[in-house]
Formats: sequence, C-alpha cells, structure tokens
Amino acid sequence: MSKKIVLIDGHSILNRAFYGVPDLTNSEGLHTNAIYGFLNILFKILEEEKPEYLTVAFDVHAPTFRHEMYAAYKGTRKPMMEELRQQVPVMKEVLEAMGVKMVEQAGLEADDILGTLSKRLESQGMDVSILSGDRDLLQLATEKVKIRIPKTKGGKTEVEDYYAADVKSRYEVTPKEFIDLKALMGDTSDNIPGVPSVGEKTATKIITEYGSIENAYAHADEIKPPRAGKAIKEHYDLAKLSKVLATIHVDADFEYELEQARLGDLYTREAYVLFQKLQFKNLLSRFEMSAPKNKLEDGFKTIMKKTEADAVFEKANAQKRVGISFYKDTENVLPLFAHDAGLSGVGIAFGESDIYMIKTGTDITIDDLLRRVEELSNHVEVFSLFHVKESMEYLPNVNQKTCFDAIIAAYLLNPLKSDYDFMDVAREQLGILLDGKLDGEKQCFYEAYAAYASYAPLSEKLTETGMKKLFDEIEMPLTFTLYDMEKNGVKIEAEALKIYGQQLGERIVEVEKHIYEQTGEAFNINSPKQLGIILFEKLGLPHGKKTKTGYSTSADILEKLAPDYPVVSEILEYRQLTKLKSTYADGLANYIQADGRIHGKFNQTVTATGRLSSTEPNLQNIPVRMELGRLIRKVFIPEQDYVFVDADYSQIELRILAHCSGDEQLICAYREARDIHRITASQVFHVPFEEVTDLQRRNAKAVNFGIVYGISSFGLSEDLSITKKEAAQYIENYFQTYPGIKTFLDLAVADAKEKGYAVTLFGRRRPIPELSSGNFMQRSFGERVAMNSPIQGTAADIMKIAMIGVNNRLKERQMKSRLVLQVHDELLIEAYKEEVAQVEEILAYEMEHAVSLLVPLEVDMHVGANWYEAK
DNA sequence: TGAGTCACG
DNA sequence: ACGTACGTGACTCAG
Repeated sequence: MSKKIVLIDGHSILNRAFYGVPDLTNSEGLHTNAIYGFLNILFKILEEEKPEYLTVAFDVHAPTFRHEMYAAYKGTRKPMMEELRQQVPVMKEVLEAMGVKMVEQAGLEADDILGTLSKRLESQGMDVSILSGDRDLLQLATEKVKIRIPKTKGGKTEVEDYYAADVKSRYEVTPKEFIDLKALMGDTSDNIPGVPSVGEKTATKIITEYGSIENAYAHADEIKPPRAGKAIKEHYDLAKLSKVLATIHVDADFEYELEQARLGDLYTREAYVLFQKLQFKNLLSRFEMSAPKNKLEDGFKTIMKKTEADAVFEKANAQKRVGISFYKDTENVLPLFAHDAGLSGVGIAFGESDIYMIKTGTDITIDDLLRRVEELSNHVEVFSLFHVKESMEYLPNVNQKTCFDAIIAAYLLNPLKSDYDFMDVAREQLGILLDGKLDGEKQCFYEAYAAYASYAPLSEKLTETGMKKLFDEIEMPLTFTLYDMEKNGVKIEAEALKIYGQQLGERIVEVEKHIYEQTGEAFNINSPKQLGIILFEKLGLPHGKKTKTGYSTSADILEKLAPDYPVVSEILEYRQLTKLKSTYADGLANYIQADGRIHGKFNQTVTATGRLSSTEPNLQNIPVRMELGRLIRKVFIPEQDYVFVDADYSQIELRILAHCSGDEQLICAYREARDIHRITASQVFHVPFEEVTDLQRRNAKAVNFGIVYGISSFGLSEDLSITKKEAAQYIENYFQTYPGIKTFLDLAVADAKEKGYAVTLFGRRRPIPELSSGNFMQRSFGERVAMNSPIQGTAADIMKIAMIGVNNRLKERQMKSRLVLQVHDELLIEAYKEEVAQVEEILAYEMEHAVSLLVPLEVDMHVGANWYEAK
C-alpha cells in the first residue's frame, strides 16, 4: 500500500472558515472563528484519510509575483479583513504547537508549493490529497492526486473530491485543459482577467474542441460563435497573460524533507495551552491528557490530625500572604448543620512546597477549623481566595481588610469574560494547566495554591492599569456589602403572590379562548412561528420585518397592527399576561425560601460596564412601567414593624455626562434643578420654558437617552417613529445647544480607539475590540459602546460607593434596618420603623455625596408598606 | 442550544 | 453601502 499525504492550502481554508463560521472571540477580544473552522475541517479530513504525512502551505505576506502582476495591472486587490488578518499568525502558532509541518517561502504562492509538492511526492509513489477552497487547484488532479474542496451546506461542511476523471466529468475538460479554460473565462476572485465576453459556457465549448488557447487562436476563424473567435483574436495577449497567471508552478525550488511532515501526536501540551487560550472548549475534549501532572502535586499534604494542623497554622500565621480554598464534599452532607453542610476541608497555601488541605473529622471539627482560618486572616497581610462572597458563610468574621478576591481582580482586568473560574485564573496568571475532571480534593489544593500565587501578578496588573484603588476601595468592600444584601433577602407575601398568579391564569384562559374564536383555530400563541403563520398567512395581515426563521411578531410590529385588527391587541395582552405569570408570579414563587424571603444573587463579575447583575431570580427587572405588572410589587413587603424606604438617583447618567463633558449649558440646566427634559426641549427647539409642548418634551427626552446610548440618527428615528433626516436634525440641534457634549463624545471615541478600551471616572476599563474591526457595523457598535461605557460605568461606580457607605453606616450604628435590593440607580431598604428618619438621612447623604461632581446628585425617596407604594 | 420575545435600568 | 440605539436575565419553542 502506498503512503498517503494531505496537503493543505492554508490561507484558502482559513478564508473559507472565516466566512463560514460565525464570529467568535475569546475573552481577550481575539477573533477565533477562522482558526476554529480550520481546525474542524482539519480534524475531519485527518479522520477520513488517516494519512501518514501532513503539510500546510501558506502564502508569504510579502507581495507574490503572479497576483501582484495582475493587481498592478488592474489596481484591484481587496485588503484582508482585519478580523481575519489577526488570526493568521495565531493559526500558525497552533499548527506549530501541534507539530504540523508548514511551508512558506517568499516569492512562492501556496498554489505553487502545493503543485510542486504534489508532483514530487506523486513521483515517489505516494497518494496525495490537496485540501483547498480554490478551484484553481483542479489543474493538479491526476489518478493519484485528489483535490478536495470543502463546501458549507446549511452549517455542515461537505467535501467535494476530484481526481482527474472527476474534473473531466464535472467540467468536461482535463486538469491540464482546466488552465486554459480558466484563462479564457477569467476569474475575478483570483485576479485573472480572461477574455472579455467569454463566459464559462463558451469557454468550455472552445476548450473541449481545441484543447488549448494556442490551438483555439490558430483556428479562431472556425470558432462558433464567431463573436468569441473574434474576441480571442483581439485579446490573445490577455488570454496568454491569463494562462500564465492561472498556471500553477510544479517545479518551484524549495527545500522539503518528507520526514518532517510525518504526523505525530497533534494533541500536545503546547496545543492544549493554546486551545485553552482560544477557548475552544469542545475541541479540548479531544485531548486525552489527564491533567498534565504538575510537579506541585508531589508536595500536596493532607492533614487529618489536630497536632499537625496546629503546626500548619503556626507557620501560616507567620506569612505575609496565604491562599485559601474550601472543599465541599457533596457525598458527606450533614443536613443538621445547614451552614457548614458538606464542608470537609480547607486548603491553605503559602509557597510551592507549602500546600495543605486540612480535613475535618473526628480530630478536627468544622467550627474549630473555621475559627482558626478566620484568625489567620488577622495575621497575614493578604488573605487570598476565589469567590469571597460565596465563602462568607464559612467565615462570617473574617478580616475584610486583608481579603483579596482573585476572581474579582481577574474580572476587572477583563470584564468581557463573565464566567471566570479558578482554572482560568490559574492558566492566565500562572500558566498552570488543569483539566476539568479534577477530583474535589486535588481541586482544593490547586485552588488554594492558585489563590496564593496569583495574588502577585493580579495585584501588579491592577496597579499597572490604574485599577488598584478601584479594586481596594470599591470592589472588595462591595463584595461584603453584597453578601449582607443577599443574606438579608427580601420578604415576599407568598399567599398574595399565589392569588395574583391565579387571577392571571383565569384571565389568560379567557383571552386565549377569545383569540382562538377569532382566528378560527387553536394554536400555540407563544410560538412566534405558529403565530406568524396564523397572522400573516392565514389572516393575511400586512407583515413587517422578517427574521431568519419567519415573520417578526415582536411587540413593536404588533402594536402598529393593533388599531386595525382587534385580535392583535388580544395577542399582545396574552403575551403580557403569560409573561407576568410564568416569569414573575410562578417564577418568583419558586425562589421563596423557608424564611419567607427570596435571597437572590447579585453578581459582581458579569457585566462589561461594571454594573451588577441579578439572578436566581432576577430582581432587577420586576415590572414597573405597566400598571398590571407593577401590581406585583405589592407582594414585596417588609417584615412586621418595618417599612420600605426606596431611594433612586434622578437622571444620574445625564448628570455624569454633564460633569464629564463640562458643557456649561447642561451644567447650568442641572444647577437650576428643574425638569431637565423640558429645559432641553426649550433650548433645542428655541421656545420659552413654559411653552414647551408635551411632544417637544418627549422628543427631547428621547434625544437625551440616545446621547447616553451613543446616538445614531437611525436609532433615534426608530424610537420616535420619525424619519432619519428629522432625527439627524434633532441631534444636530442638540449638539449646537450643547457643544461640549459633542466634543466629549468625539473625544471618548478617539480616546477609546487609541487605547483599545473605555475608562470610567474611577478608572474602570472596558476593552472594545470592535473599534479596530474592518466591519462597518461592528466598528459602529464599538463607537457607541465607547460613548456609553464611561457613562454607564461611572454611574455603576457611584452606586457601588453609595451602597458600601449606606451598608456600613447601618452596621456601624448597629441599626436593625437593612439593605435588600439594588436596581442600578435605586436602593431599597427595609427600615425599622423607629429608624426611618435616620435611614432617610443616611440614604440621602451617602448617595448624594458618594462623589462630588460639577452638578449635584439628586435622590428621590419614598416610604411605603410595600415596594409598589415605596416607588 | 439558539432564537425570539420581553421585563428592567 | 453597510443596518443599529447601551447594559442585563428568564422563559418558551423548536430543532
């Protein structure tokens, strides 16, 4: 049996993959879709062919002869998309890491390399498969050389195979004649001019008959249609040039050692590192590598005896820095002690040979162990761990001043990635590779060590990026505030919630019935697909936008139809009712704990801008805009002898804009402390303050919002249902009224473009890789983000400062009142009735004085017997 | 699992 | 010529 080699046209396959795979980026903002697609094709081909050898050919970036000749001639050479360009060197790194032989040489195109190799190797009796997206290569096909062209069909890649005979049956010409065919018909994508007015059909006919352009030229007068013959005569030079361009060299001169191309194990450690970096999670499963065993593991010490634990703590207490982790053995849950259920060990690390896990058992009790860990936090300067907030149940009295949360640090350094775990940090900061299948005990050791060791690089990077203060003074203190808030939870009147849900249920049944009567059949109204068919096909309503899967049935489309078609109004009502029931009535009920309260999570390391997010359940999107939904807030209640005090910032984002831009008009407007949207309308539309119409005020308000979102005339026109031109005029007027804002926004974009990230007033960064995109849409998005992030992010910073202040004041004064919710610009406090005045004073002071801006920060406050009334 | 929809700031 | 407002999370359907 002859040996087999696979040759790959690197750029061509990368290019195919780039356009075939939807955009992907890793957490560093590096685009990875082309690499991902390339690897998928590569693995697929290797599994099919099982070759002994593999080689990938690349063009060198330097101009190459054939292309350049024509590019100069025609002046058209499309630049490579930036997103693709940046992936090329990384792709080569990956192949290098997998030990794949690559060939590239200045002055040679990949085609020529592939052609030459296929000839050389075929003559040595090998089977050759060439993988390329470029049909040009079909000229290389023989009985032993197979050209493979991947095609994407509905998300799946299928490969077309061509031996010489296949070329003949598909194109009616031999591979050799294929060159002449190309030369006649031309190929714009490959910069081959061809003969004008000769297309594929004519060219095929001529070549099958005459075999070459030279012979065709000799018989030009006989060619039918005569028009084509004339064209060949007239443009013979062009045809010959085209032939030169289309001909792949098979005798190029370069060194090639077949043995270097022998396929070894692709799944090397180096490749594993790169795959992790690129976040190819499902490709990682191909690595059988069970945790490339780290030398550290030899030093892991498990402690079971009290005397040994004493020694570890004694040594640990003398350290500057320690790393801590917790080992929760789910096998071993003791339901009686809910708070330490399942805790069976604590990891402690303070050096490469000082990595311990102290296990609880007969000799060491959980309580004793935890008290000693808390004590340790007082002895060291840095007490480092992952997920401080989630660890607080074990360490209620930990020294907060020494705590360092490595996850939060990693998040600040890259807020685009939301699901950080300790393995990501270990890899990124320490270069330690761990596989996902670590057992719980090993994980505990590694986690403690990673917490210890990643402190230095993380801390240094926070300092370098100017975020140390943000971390020390806002994020770390906040994590304890959030812990308190989550622990407090919010009380829910379960019975009332149930009744509310039942009432919704009854109404849903009625509306549903009525809709079926009008449409003439029962269907699933919650299925956009079915609904679209009923409305726009069966009932023939005029449809607006179409989505990939069918008609759009979104609220803004349906609202336009509602006045003319009563059934549409009922569908909208149905949507509203089912949303309320499933997400809020039934949804919230599932989260009520035994204490009658919901303890939702407030996540600190999720958003790109620095805001919090709320999950399980989301308490930051409880209805308020529509009355029916707003009623649900009546089930959010304070405990007996308590009331709610709700405080929200008034237009904090616009005030930040006023401050950051320094625009005198806007600052003046805020100092006058009147209705800002009305003032804006008055100034933008040049009418006296008292004479501003409702419409003018509404438009001004929309412009104000638009500015904060990174204005565009299209977005504003959609929002206000006006033309793009009118919207552009509004914006123009706005910028004339507030010239400082225009300057500020332009500067924000320019600055972010230069730096690659946007910054808040407190130094928080948000990387914006889209700004360097070659794609108009992506880049525009990046520009809007560059305008919005500093504003939204600064508002988040300010609210965080206020929350810490409020919570700390309440605790310092040992008050019973407590913080229960944060909704971006709003805080909800469950206030002990006797403390209400004090709570109001604290809220007002801490929120209004969190930071001093050029304009005052204003807070609206309400007291109520439930959230509905307090808002 | 992704798309569509909709709740909030 | 391109095709949009910024930031989130939960639920439902359908493949």
